[in-house]
Amino acid sequence: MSIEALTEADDGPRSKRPAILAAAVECFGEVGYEATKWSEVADRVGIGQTALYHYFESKAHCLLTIMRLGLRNSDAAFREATAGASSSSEALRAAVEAAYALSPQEVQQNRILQSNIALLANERASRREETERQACRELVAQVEHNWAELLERGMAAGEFPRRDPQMMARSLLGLVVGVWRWYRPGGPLELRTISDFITGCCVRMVAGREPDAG
Amino acid sequence: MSIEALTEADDGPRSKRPAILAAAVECFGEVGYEATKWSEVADRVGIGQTALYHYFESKAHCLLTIMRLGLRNSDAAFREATAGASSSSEALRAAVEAAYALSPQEVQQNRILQSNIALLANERASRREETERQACRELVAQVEHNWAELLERGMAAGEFPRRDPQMMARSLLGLVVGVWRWYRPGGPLELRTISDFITGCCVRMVAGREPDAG
DNA sequence: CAATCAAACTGAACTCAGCTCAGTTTTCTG
DNA sequence: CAGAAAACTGAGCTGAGTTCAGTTTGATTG
Repeated sequence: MSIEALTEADDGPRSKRPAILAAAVECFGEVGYEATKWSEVADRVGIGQTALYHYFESKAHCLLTIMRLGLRNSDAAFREATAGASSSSEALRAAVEAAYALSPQEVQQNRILQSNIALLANERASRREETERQACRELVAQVEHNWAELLERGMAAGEFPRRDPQMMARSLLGLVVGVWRWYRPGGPLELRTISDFITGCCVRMVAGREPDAG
Repeated sequence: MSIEALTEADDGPRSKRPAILAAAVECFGEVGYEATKWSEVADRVGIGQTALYHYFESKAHCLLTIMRLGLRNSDAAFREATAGASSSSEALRAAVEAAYALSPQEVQQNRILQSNIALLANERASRREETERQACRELVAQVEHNWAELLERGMAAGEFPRRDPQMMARSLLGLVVGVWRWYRPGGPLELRTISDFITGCCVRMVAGREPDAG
């Protein structure tokens, strides 16, 4: 499963692309993108530094690819999780739980995505990097749209009070992905515990009525 | 006010330290830390590149200083805002509102803090950088503690249902600071609108009861 | 008003991670 | 086996970040 999350259709059988991505996820996740030496990634895969450039135009291109694949997986996981839900509340719970049903490697991938999300703001100089960046931006918009649509349905059905769906979607996402800033696999808290806690927070945020002030 | 947020006691009258910090906040905020050329900061201040090293040991040292001052301001703002609150609900609202009562420059500073928070995870090689990093970590812990303490008081007073205060504090913070990932000054949404929206989310999250499932 | 000293600053040169280039080896295909 | 494409390599280039060995500025003091 650890390789699947980093594989694409156009990777041939001899391709070391998934292995490079896996090594890069390890490095970027452990010490951060900037602090990672590109040559360290090459060493872990067992190839020369220059061989990396057969697969990626640059270190940044590799990072953007990791981010895109992470977003692709998040998008797919959301759809799969919410497909069979009979109500919007149920779909909401399923969506949040799906966001935390990840392998340690996928957790790293999400942390990397979260840590380097600012990279998507500004245009890239090279074409392939810019292509990946655009793909990431579209996927971010898609993921936001998925959540907003879920909320809109729930509001239309009267399950959730009417509130701005886009802002609510962004807030939910902020809450859900914010966990990757502090969660570490093997830490004191189980991912399952966090998942349950955040699910509760999301449900109250979305479905809850304002309690009386004071 | 734009300079105050970046000034410290030990800056002499001739010191260009605050000016360098202000220029760095602009650059790091606009194009990101990594994409910013250190020499560009020197140009904006109107000094040679090497003069920067009279004030900062490195580009990273400058970034860590910006982050520390941002955290210091957040901590101070929280205390000031919640000092006069007569109830925990009121304190909660005041704390969230204070988190968004910022000048455009301080918004940038918070975005930078948020974007580069991962930098605080790993040890730094040089002493001065490591000192700043430790200070940042302590301030992060302090800010988390501020929120957790507010929640504990509210739970003890029966204003909020009992839930893990630390996890709740982290969730609130994730929700509040997550806004800096997408908010841009001069964008379609007013900061005031966002502040009100997030305040409502926080109150429901903390004070709300679980609604019936389905 | 020099003499002094620290703070502020500079141009030239160094470092090293990211990257290019020109060419070699390996594997697949007809 | 011939040819092509994919996979790879060592040597060297590049430029942002940094160091070094001084010079200038300006406040202070006898």
